[in-house]
Amino acid sequence: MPTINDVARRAGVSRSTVSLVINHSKLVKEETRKLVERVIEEINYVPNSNARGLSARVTKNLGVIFMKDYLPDSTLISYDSDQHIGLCSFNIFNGIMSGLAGTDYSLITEAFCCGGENADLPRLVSEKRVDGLFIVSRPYSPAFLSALRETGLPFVLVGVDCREEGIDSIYADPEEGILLAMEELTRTGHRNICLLNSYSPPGARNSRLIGYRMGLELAGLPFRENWSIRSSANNGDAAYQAFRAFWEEGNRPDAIAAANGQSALGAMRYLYEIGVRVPDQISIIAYEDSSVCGYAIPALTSVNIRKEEMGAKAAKCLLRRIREPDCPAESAAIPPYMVFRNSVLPR
Amino acid sequence: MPTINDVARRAGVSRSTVSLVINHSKLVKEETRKLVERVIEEINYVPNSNARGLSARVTKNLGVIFMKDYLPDSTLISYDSDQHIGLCSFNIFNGIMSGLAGTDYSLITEAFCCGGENADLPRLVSEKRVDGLFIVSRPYSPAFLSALRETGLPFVLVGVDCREEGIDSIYADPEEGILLAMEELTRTGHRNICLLNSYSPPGARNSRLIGYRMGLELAGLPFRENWSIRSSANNGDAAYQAFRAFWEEGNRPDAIAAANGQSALGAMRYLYEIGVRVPDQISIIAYEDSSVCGYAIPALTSVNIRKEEMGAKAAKCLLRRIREPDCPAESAAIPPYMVFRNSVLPR
DNA sequence: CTGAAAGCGCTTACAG
DNA sequence: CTGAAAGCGCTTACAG
Repeated sequence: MPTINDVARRAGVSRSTVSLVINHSKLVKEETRKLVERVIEEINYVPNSNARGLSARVTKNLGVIFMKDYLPDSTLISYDSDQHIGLCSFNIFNGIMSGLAGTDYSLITEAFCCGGENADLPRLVSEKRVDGLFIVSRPYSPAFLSALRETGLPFVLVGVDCREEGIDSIYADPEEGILLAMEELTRTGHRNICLLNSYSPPGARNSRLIGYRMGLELAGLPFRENWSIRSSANNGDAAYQAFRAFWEEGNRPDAIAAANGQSALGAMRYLYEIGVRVPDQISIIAYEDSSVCGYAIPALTSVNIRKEEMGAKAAKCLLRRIREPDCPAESAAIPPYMVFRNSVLPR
Repeated sequence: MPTINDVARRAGVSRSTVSLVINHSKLVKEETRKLVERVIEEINYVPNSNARGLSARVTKNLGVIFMKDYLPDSTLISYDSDQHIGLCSFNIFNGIMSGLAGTDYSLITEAFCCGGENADLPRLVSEKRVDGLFIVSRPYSPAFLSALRETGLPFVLVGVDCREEGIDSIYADPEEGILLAMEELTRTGHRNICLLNSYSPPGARNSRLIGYRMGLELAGLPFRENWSIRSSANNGDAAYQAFRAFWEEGNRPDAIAAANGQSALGAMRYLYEIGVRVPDQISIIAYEDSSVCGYAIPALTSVNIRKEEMGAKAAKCLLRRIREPDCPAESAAIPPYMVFRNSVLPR
């Protein structure tokens, strides 16, 4: 494998000059640059990233931290439970990758769990393997966040419900998304809409509730406490149980705003069992638009929260933070949009 | 940030000794080792991975190469089409992560596309960022594979249909999986079973066909050419169209063996539209058991191909290859198993 | 605009 | 079992 010395020798310049060329410095004469680039091409030289990292303190690696609580035990995923969280992270991850395409950064991943007040740092940061970090989704503790800030390493929070003051964060706003669903449902003539909320960090859960209430208010519809249904876990079964209990109390909604596709499908399974047809007798809109929504029968009309765009935007954001360490923190909610499928019928 | 020098000074030993301790060498006296370890703990020393990599030619990074054709344009995923591929990779990826937990390896990812005869190598390898590589899923070209072998970098192939002679490969055998589905369907009294094949590399497609034929044969059932349905793309819509065409030709299967959950759902949507009930009138088993299977209504009985175990096993395999570069190549098919849900009814 | 020199933080023979 | 020395392949002031 050729080194910078080989290039220098062959091009008849010094190592320093080659280095400047590699790093796109303006200090090199056009002619020299071309010469060096030709030699690099010829002998197929690629800079050794370790050497580069050692002397320049730059790794050209960016880290993605998947918060561990969000990956079920031993990071394995079970299909019938909250797979969607891993999935959600994966969509964001894909977005980050695409946002980084064309740059010379690679992505290192680490599953990490910050245990309460203990302020351990991910290995990626203590070993200096990265120039910056994406923190994907909750849960991160305040202690973790401040320990991270102290290192001076640039980082950005990205995911559902991870808005944070004074820190770069790119996120989806559940309030806005649920409100969008409510507007669509009320616009299409629904008057008895329940919220099927999921088990998730209080922040997101509460945001959904706010969006729900706002949607009711805007349409002049009354808010009923028990029409905001809370399932006890983040999966289809829990949603099934919660919705069933709600239904058996005698409540008869004409529409459901669900916290995600999994919850929606839990409710749909119950409706299927008791012979209530979607969308003929009851409409459903799912927030988040996870992959199951398009495959449901009928396909679920959903509020898509653009997870890929979220990741891509986070990539741009981190890149900028690295370039301009002192630019003001960016806190951006990615606006959701409706995906019209077949689970809503105007009344 | 403390360096190895700080540790050496404080412990009153030489740098070399500290280095030996860090690398778990047996050459250090027990007493010295303890002393050094205490100091490391005290001053919170973490070896700089770049320095280590530079001198030892070891990065403690492993690469995951996602073959690019398998990630739809610009690596973004569209929900209604072949999301499942990215998903499948993600499940494997999760398995790899868990298989690496507890080791001191990190994982770097790169989306890569090997263009035909051109034998470019992923940046991760040319820049020497990794000690080994996971090649996740097809398609890789023979040229790519041989270029990779020439580098001497340890690597393992992992995924659906990536068995290869003389190369470490951990994979699922579609033949075995479809056969399992066929056995279950014939065992439960089905006599008219069609195969809903998906659009995928010929290898996998053909394997499924072989498993299908073998299943028929074992049950003494005739093989009918046109009962092996081939959809034109790897998504639910294509499966819908293909199954519909099959049905409209007048064919009336009592069961479907589907290449994956997406295909199964495509067929189910058509059946739903024409009022044929699953599983009352027709049974379905989906191969692969992707995340949609558990959420389908009725939930799909599926052949799970253990993607996570596949990833974990690949991790062990690569680790071993790095330890023992000359051990014989391992080629392991991960045995599938049935997940019983609600889409099969005995006849 | 270019080159000589020092240094980044480790590992690895080698000598003792 | 331990230490002194050289070296891994780059970058970065600094001098010219």
